[in-house]
Amino acid sequence: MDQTYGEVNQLGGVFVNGRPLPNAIRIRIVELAQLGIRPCDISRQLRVSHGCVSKILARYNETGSILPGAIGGSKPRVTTPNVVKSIRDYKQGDPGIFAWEIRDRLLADGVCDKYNVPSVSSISRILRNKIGNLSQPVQYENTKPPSSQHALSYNHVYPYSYPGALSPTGTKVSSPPGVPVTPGHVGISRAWPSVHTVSNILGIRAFMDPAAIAGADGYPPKMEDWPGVNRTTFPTAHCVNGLDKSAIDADIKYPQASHNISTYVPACAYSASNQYGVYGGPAGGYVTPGHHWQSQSSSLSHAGGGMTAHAGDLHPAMSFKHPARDGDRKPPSPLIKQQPETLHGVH
DNA sequence: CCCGTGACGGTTGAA
DNA sequence: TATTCAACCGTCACG
Repeated sequence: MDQTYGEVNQLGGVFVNGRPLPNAIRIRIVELAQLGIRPCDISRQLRVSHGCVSKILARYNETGSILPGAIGGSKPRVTTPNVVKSIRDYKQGDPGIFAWEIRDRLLADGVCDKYNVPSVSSISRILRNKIGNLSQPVQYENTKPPSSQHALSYNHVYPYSYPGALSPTGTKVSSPPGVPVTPGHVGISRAWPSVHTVSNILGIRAFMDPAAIAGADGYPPKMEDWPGVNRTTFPTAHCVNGLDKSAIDADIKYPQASHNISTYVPACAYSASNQYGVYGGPAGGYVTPGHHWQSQSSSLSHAGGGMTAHAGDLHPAMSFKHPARDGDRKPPSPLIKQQPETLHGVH
């Protein structure tokens, strides 16, 4: 747990158990698929298990989003302020009331329906934690202002106060060109606040180079946090390749972890604090420190480094596949060779 | 050989 | 503060 080292899958790809693949790879998977490359080839090329490729593509086809689902957390709260208030009222009206009785009353009074009525244990907890001994004025709203919000945000695009910090260079975020950040939209704010293009993104991290991916990508701390991206269903239709390039890269820039990573990722030096060094596991000695993952502020500027590769890297891989999605069928090898030596040691 | 699927071991975060 | 629990993850193996 501590140092979440990446692990290496059967294909030689690096992954972190329990964590989503980097956004860039997800995008890449979709993009390749849209170029007509078959899942099995994508799998080999990106070194991501076919099961994963299959899943991501399936999700994409279904939802239009490449993003992973919201990890962690709980289901939407049933103990809304209103419910708590009712419970409090019941309790005040009859201090000796049992939790199950409260539950029944909540249902009877229509405060809740059978689907969202709190469990008896929840009610007990509420009585204990939020209402305490009635003598206290307990004002739910006051006591936990934040939680009520969170409740909403569960499915919501994590209200992310745009970390202006992350886009120091003024790399938009704050005002995506024409991309309204659909503020209050639940679930899906389909805005990808960024001007960067996918190719950009993709280009950034040499995909062919796991090491790059590893270090470079750093792990966006939590995809769920990617502001605009989150669960976004991005309009597959309107963009090139179905990817709304304009925004995608939002992700790579959000890692709060970024600052950790940005310095680069000392693979081992990783401390729990930056949960996501991950992709720079020891596995192959990747994590080329040099990859200060783009904290776009700097990286963009000297994009020359590797970022600029505008889609450049893509080509090698796809170029030969793309043209003839049929004919190209087999060259498993060519793809493979592209592997950077760096990986060799791995296995 | 390809690919969908489910078990598995893992992480996350609200309660 | 620590624990619980249900959500999701990607890999792997099977069919």
